[in-house]
Amino acid sequence: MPRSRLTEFEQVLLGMIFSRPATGYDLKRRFATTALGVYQPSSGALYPALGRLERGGLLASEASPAAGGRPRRLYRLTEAGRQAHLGWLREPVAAATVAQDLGLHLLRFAMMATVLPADAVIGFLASLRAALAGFVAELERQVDRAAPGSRYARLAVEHGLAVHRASLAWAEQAIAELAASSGSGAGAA
Amino acid sequence: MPRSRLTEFEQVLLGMIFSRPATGYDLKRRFATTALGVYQPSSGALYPALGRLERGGLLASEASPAAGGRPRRLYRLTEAGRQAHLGWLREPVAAATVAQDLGLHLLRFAMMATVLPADAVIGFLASLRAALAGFVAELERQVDRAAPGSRYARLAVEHGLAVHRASLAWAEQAIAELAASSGSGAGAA
DNA sequence: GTTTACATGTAATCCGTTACATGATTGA
DNA sequence: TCAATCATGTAACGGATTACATGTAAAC
Repeated sequence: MPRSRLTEFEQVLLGMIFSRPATGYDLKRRFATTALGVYQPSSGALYPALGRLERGGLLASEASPAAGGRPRRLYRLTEAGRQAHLGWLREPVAAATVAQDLGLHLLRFAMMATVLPADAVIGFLASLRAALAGFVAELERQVDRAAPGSRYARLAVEHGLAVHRASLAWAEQAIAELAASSGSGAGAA
Repeated sequence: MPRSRLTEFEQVLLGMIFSRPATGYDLKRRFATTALGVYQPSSGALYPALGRLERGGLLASEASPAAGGRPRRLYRLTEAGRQAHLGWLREPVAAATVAQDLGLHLLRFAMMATVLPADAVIGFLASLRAALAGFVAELERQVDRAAPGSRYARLAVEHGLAVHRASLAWAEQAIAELAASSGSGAGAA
């Protein structure tokens, strides 16, 4: 038993391979080009992670017949890998993680596109909205309480407030948009 | 020579001890109570980090005469530690790090309160504003380009746009507020 | 003929998490 | 007396970064 819990990075790798098989180098390029290259995994992170996932039975690989060049290794998800990824996508947003992991939650949302039905995505967004609303309320209490303190601390809390209010407004709008097209059945994929 | 570059966590510790000496347990409590406990260092992270900083000459410690209870170790910054923290606070926001490290930049801002003069803080905020403006422009290009793609990808980019626009608006307002009170000399600390 | 892109990997090192160990004081 | 709080640490383990190693093919 290799390890029961996957790392974030491993989960993201599963999601990237989900739609179509990929080599390590493919994944590297997609990290470099997509999403403004916010995270660029090193070889020393990427290849061992792929190896762990394969040993854990979530990925399978075959030597890809390269037309010239060094032989490549093509990874695809096993059925266990598909289930693991689906389970990860289906986790609702826990209130405690919303400030810490907002970027990760949005990445999960983006990966739901061709994988989860619209109502599951709307459910996810509803859990995100609730978590954000709770966090914003907490910050509002804090800005009232910390007001007599230093101006800088108040401004920093107000930054968090501004950012998470924007995120909350986005969630509400996204839910409305998806509900409109899934409810009426008139939406494009 | 222990290691030239400090970790984020070590820099934050220096900032917390800067204003007044603290024991490890003090720091633990401040992490737990401040900023909604977004990060809670474990003992296995905290005490070794304090030890590294002391061996590196940035912290000095003395056994604190505890009125009963297990003896505590009180840390204070050395002159080298003060300089290291000031150098960290004075680093402008690099455009490449603004999306990744926004939370850290705001933490740096909050720590400038009693340490840097108002014009240095305004300079820092100006670099943050420039970095955010560049990032927002990049996302705007991407949302135009990726529009024909999937709806989910477009929505995810729009989330980033909404959040960073809010952050940018905050930076502009904060600069105006600080400039008004430092320029006119009428501001409260 | 040398640099660049393709392509995969390993070794050293460092740091964080988890879990455990220790020990005193205060309060139920 | 048993639990909780104060208070500091260590050991095992895992994973990431950095740097290095290796090798082919295309382009200049």
